[in-house]
Amino acid sequence: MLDPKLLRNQLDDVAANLSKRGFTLDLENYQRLEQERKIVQVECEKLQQESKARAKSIGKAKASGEDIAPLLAEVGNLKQSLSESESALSALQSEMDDFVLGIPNLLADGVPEGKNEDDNVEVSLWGEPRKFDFEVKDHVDLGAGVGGLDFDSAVKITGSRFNVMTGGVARLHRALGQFMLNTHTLEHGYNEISVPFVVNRDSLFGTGQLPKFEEDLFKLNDEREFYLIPTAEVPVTNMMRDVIVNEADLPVKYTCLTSCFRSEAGSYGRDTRGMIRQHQFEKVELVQFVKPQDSDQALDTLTGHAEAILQKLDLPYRKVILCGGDVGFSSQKTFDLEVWLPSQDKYREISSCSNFASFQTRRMKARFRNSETGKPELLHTLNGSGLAVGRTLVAILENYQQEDGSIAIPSVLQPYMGGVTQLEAKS
RNA sequence: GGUGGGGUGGCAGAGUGGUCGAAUGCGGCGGUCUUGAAAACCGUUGAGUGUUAAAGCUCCUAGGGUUCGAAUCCCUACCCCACCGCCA
Repeated sequence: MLDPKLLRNQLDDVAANLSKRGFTLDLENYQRLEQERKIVQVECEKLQQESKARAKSIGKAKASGEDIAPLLAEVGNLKQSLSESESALSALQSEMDDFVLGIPNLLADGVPEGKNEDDNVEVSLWGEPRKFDFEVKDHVDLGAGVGGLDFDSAVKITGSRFNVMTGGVARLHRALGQFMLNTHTLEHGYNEISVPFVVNRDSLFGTGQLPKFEEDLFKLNDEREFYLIPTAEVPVTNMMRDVIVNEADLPVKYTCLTSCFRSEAGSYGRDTRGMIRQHQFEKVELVQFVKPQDSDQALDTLTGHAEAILQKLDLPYRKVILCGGDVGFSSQKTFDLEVWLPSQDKYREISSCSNFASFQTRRMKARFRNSETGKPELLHTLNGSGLAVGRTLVAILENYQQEDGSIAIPSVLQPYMGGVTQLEAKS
């Protein structure tokens, strides 16, 4: 959530910034609420002060053996108006909360103008899409060809948008996750962490999925209101909820391999074939907690860590910066990495790296103690996929396919595959 | 699943319904002493909101309730600990 002070003091600037997202801030409504809130709050605090003072004097009178009956009589009306004032204030405050929680993060400088993903701007290009001298297949046919991808069984077991992997493909999938984790822990300085795949509402609130995006989530039928995680970002970032860390311990960097669960409500008909868009997929996540002045730089290095995986796998990709209209609700700036998919003849998202600044940490009270001032300050959070494992598997199958339908194994993965150099096509 | 005991400041741990944002100890910070350090002694030390600064207000797991007044009493939820049972 945004800093309430910013709304109070620089409302027009905020509105102008948000308009680049296509978000219209309801200034009138805000000003009405804020004005009313101030009046009611002042009055309410006055009444609280008054009633505390009365209660104390009653206590004193009683202690010294005086008759307290007249004092009690005086206090009668006060009690009534205090409780009225308190409920008026809390009603206003919750209205204000709803309003503020519905406002997306401010965009960082340098985020390009634009309405949707078509307006995202390419920043860089790496590698060169391979020229095939035979007809390319997509990952669905390739996976079936090596006998390792079985969507029919997944439909039988569960339904659409799930998958079953067996044999060499299952192993390749596992190898990818291991390879990514090892790279991030051993070469990029991340701390590996294993977390629950089920989270409570507070956690989803902290990272910004709730209250606004509930329909994207799988909710468990349990009175505790548990949800399946849509990304490791949720449990990992919430590690710091209600925590004040020492400045000397920063930055804190976690990497985490989890399954991710998304309802994909509203994406009917998109990417229905294959495993590009699934209800359940694996992802290696990178999460960083940094000091505010470090987060700009950290976004670049974090994105670089995700890029390193693509480079080691020798997969062509491009890096784009999302335009204002496409940046996620909680993010102030996002780079997407898009991998080349020969069957689609285009680049497809495989990683999304974002700087959330203090948007999440303000919600979850994740702070560090400034060693100079001794005061707690909000951390900045960043995260990025490093990478989406399922989509990486798709990219490997398609980019490493051979004419006979077999799949070459990238050399960095071979140690994880027991030295296997290719997945053979079944005849 | 059953029974009992708990959730208080960075930690430990007091707190007869009234002057408690909360004793005390440890830890942290500052100082005295010392060539330096330790020890000892003195002082200081929660978070948020608000303000030029203050005052004020909120917060003793969370949400309700009783009361002029709740950390303290009642209800509910969550979590933790112990023992018993069950499962592995």
